[in-house]
Amino acid sequence: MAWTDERVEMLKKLWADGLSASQIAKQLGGVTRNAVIGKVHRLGLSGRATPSRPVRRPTPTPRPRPTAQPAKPRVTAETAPATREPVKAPEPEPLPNGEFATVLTLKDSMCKWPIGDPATGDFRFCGRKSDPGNAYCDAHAKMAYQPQQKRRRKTSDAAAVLDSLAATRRLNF
DNA sequence: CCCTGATTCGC
DNA sequence: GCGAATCAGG
Repeated sequence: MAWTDERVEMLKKLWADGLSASQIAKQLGGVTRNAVIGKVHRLGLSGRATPSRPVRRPTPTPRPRPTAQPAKPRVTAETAPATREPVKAPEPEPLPNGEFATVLTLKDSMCKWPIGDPATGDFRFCGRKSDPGNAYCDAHAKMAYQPQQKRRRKTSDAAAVLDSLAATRRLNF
């Protein structure tokens, strides 16, 4: 899509109206917000009433191009290793409020601990809140990443299923 | 993770 | 001139 006079005019108007680049891009169609921003800069009408924050950037920040770049690993020592304290595994406690998450309702921030047998069709997930970056809720994360040293002599059927699945998971991953 | 604008630079 | 990739933030 080319920047016809009409489209440029529209861009100017929308930009003056305070619409964001992505909104303008959506309205114009055929262009991305990057294209809009690029055009805005080229037209010299950048920085209107700086929305939000001045967003200053003193450091030009060298941007390595994929072309002819060996792609060096940028690992900083700042990356916190995160404390890895071995914590005692609590009880499984798979039921949050009676409801389980299905594959359809499972969100990113939900515990993905499998519950039930996929073969029987009643396969669900724990679904409790999981911390960002964690696939499981606290309780299940501890079970998944730490072999349970002790197990009750008589485990319930539900616990047995969980244990079985946990063991399978450990073997496969 | 959604969003914002800013910048660089291969095309 | 164009805009994807990437950045620094909110």
